[in-house]
Amino acid sequence: MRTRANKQSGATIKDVADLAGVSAMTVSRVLNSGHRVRPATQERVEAAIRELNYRPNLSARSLAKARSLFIGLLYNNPNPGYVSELLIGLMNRCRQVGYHLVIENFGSTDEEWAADIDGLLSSSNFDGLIVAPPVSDFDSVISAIERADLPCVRIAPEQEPDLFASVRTDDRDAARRMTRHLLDLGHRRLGFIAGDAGHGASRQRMSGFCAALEDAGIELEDALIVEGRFTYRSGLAAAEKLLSMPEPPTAIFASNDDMAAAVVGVAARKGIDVPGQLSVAGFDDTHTATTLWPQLTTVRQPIADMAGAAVDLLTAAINAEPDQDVAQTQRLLPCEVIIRDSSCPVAPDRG
Amino acid sequence: MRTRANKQSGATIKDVADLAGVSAMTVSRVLNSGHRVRPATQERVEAAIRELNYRPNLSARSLAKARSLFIGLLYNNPNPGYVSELLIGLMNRCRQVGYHLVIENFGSTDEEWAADIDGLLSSSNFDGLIVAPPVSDFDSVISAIERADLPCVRIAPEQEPDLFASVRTDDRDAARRMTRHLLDLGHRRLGFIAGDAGHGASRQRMSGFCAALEDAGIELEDALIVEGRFTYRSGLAAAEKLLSMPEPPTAIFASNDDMAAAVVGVAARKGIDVPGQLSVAGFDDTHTATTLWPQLTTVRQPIADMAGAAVDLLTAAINAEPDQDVAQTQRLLPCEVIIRDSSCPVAPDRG
DNA sequence: TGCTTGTTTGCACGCGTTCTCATTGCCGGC
DNA sequence: GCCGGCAATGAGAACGCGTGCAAACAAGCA
Repeated sequence: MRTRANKQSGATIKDVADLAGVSAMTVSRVLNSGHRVRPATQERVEAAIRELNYRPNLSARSLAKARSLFIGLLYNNPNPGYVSELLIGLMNRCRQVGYHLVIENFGSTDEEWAADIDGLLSSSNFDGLIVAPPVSDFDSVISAIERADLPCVRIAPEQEPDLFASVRTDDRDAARRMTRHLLDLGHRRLGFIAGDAGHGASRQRMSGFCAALEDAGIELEDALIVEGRFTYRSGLAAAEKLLSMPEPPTAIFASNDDMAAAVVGVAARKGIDVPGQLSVAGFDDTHTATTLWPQLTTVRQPIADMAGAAVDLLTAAINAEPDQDVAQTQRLLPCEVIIRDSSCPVAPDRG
Repeated sequence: MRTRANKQSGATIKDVADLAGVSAMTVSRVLNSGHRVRPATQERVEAAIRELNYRPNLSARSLAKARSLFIGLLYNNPNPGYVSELLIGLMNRCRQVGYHLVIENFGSTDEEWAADIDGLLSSSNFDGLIVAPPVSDFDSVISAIERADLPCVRIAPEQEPDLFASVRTDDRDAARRMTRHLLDLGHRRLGFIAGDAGHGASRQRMSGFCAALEDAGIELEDALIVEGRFTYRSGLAAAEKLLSMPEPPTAIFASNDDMAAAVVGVAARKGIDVPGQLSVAGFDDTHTATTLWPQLTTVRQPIADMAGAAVDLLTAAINAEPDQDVAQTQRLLPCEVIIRDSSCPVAPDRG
């Protein structure tokens, strides 16, 4: 019985085998990295595959392999732009390597996840897991995965060396380069708006900022560093604080775009021209960065690359022998500093 | 051989059957809407399922059913916030009904899709397709799906009655209600920034705007309606045009949030206070709407509901007999008008 | 040539589920 | 008391692919 679902390319491995004059086994071998197959045979098989437009049935394959071919993505939604790009990057790479991505999202706190994570891991049959921030730092989740003995890759986790593999961007280096950009424009009083203290990336970005100042021989001034929480609202308060100082900074580097947008908003209220009187820099290159006037100088993370790397690491771990230690690879990817209209050389009268 | 993938919940249908003292067939019947099973038996089987924490193996199921259990999502990325929410809504509903979502994205024009769509449909084995805007209006894509004879649900397509089922929001009604909100605030000179003329929703929103004016007995003034293209940049030009009129509007309704953000930006440049001197309204309730000062009065689409409805319609079509006509259901969902800080009663000195 | 070694190929079976068809009870009507 | 019919259940065959093991084959060596 050919149903609608498979009538489109109804060829099975048997059909291919018949056409090529070999057994199904040989076709299977050709498909799965054709080792132990004579080149001539391989070519005949591949010709047959092309001719019949044969596509292996994924269900049958995963059934036979006792692998679900499913990868779970554990995340929650801190930022739609980030999530969207991450999802697409993951999906694309997954498809290339024959896996499927299943999304799981319980809540925004460690506790909310703790309640359901064990049930999830035992009931869904994932071959492995990718964990995106901030879930990648939830203890309950990580230890549950450890208990379940599932391969796992963490994206941008806080702690460095770990039981699991991880992919992260070099936020510290990027913040350092962005700060250097502002210094190169002649700015000397730089304000910094930190992100959520519990977020690993926050510390890295702040550390990069401080390092660049140190490189330039400028001493840190505590009042110029204010704490935010990555939200627009927290950015408003921080910007208000910085811009009402007796001697305000000539440039402000916010730890993400939302807070940078808040700086631009507050500046507009106060009649401070951006970038004429105040340069502003953000981080993340979200949609917001270009939906603002002036468009934001910011840092772009290689999200698609990270996604690809995460999938690669995970599939490697899935296919590795249990006693191998490839499962703990750490990968660090560089960011790109994007210069737009919100930063310019310091005004001469305020040098 | 129990591999890592299935050791977690190794119970098979056979184990359940043995424990319940029935055959696998009966268990299967209980699982798939237990018809023709005595209540007592059903209960015994369900108890066994619970006790063993049995989860049917999806691979085996889809193999036996000759269904891939995959739904393809055809889209491209006009707006990360929209996409992100749509994806999550689709995923969640898919998981509930036992399907999996596979994302496909080729490019932003009809032509780019035309090149690959046939190959995609014949090589991937989807049980059905969900097509998001703007792909849902690409002729090449729609006709390719028709040729492939695959069930399909379109999200927010332009043409009304159609071969395929569709889910759309009532943009016209929402725009009408938003316009009424502005009128209720006392505004009489309303500016409107239209969206991309090729985009179906654009016309609906404009039509709703006009209808509300008509309801209120206000005659349309052509100069107060300017064309945009849904981008921030096009919004800047449109706002510039409206706000440099000899007698500028006291309220501007933009066809999406990005263009509304542009209006706020231009107003700030010109020293026009929002909302004091100018009320602004957007559409979509994207992330931008709350990452702006003042936060935007806007229209929220029930994206998650649409996603759920799309999946429901599609699975209904997949499971329907070929000659049934459920495949053409149209569903219309209402939007919500969200009033924030960018709109307020008209200033008495300009009323 | 005969033996060994290594390479290439095929057969039969299993993966977990659903489906078709057959079987068992059971009831009521004759 | 017999039989047709229906509800509830089971036995066994697919579904398409991967794997263990054995067979066929080629090559190297004495």
